[in-house]
Amino acid sequence: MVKTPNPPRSHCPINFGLEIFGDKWTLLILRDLLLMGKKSFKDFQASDERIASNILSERLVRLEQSGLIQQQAVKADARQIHYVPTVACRALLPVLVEMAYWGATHDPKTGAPKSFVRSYERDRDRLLSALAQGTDPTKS
Amino acid sequence: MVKTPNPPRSHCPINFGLEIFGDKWTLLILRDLLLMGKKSFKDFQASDERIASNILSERLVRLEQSGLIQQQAVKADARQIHYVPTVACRALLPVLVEMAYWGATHDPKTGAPKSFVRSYERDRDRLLSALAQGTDPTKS
DNA sequence: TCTTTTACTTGCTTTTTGCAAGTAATACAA
DNA sequence: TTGTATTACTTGCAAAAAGCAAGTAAAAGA
Repeated sequence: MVKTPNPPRSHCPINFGLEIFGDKWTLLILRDLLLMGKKSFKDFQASDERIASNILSERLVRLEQSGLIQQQAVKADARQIHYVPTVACRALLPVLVEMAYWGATHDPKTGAPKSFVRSYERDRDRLLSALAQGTDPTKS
Repeated sequence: MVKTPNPPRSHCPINFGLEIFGDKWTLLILRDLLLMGKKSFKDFQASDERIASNILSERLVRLEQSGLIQQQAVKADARQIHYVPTVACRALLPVLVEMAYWGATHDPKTGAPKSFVRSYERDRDRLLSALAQGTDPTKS
């Protein structure tokens, strides 16, 4: 039911990314997956931006086809599926962090914590590895 | 003719960016503007991805409304308009560079030069400042 | 057994995209 | 000065994608 991908419009490396996540929703799913620790359909649906279930469903299929996520059965509950990021997906963390920093410093009404901006400006590398580990870099 | 912006879906800093450039075309225009030295409507239209003129036109209006670009009359030719990036726009350079690095390292058919990847891996900061200056960082 | 929960799907309307063609103003060449 | 290009768009229409509300199947829990 999900369209087969068109041939890429170009071989530009920026375009390569845009063909996968160049829309208003996909990067929000990746944000939830990589930064917010979300795993299930229901988790993603519960974000502030209120993604529709049909769109979420379609994006999860595409992300899997693109090799950015994988399904994982949940032993304790056969109804649930967990979506886990691949290595290629985790490599997108710097993109998300740069976008978040730009938004945090350019949106006058941003909801981003000051600690994030401070942490980025103090030591970007440390922030990145902390986020990659899933630890909260604003602590310690 | 260009829609008034909806209220933002959230105050997430990543979402803030997506509301401006969360589509398949806007970041390509910014790439051309910030990285390829393009300035005019015709320049943008000539990219490999072949953006339609109505979409390009609409995106330029939006980018101006979002404060990312400004129009500049061309003295020598009254037909032409040059589009120049604002400071907020130039602050998106790291986002573009991270996307380009990800694409260059994850697309098996990437057209990105190896020198870009090497330059990024050797010294990301230097690459960023070289690109901000408009100098070619693969030289010297 | 009945009610919830989870992960979707379906149908329909609205919005956005994509394509082809057309246009107005200026520049340029004969 | 007249005709041809060039530049930056606009218009119209078809196709694709997004958004919304409702429905469903399988498993869980009471």
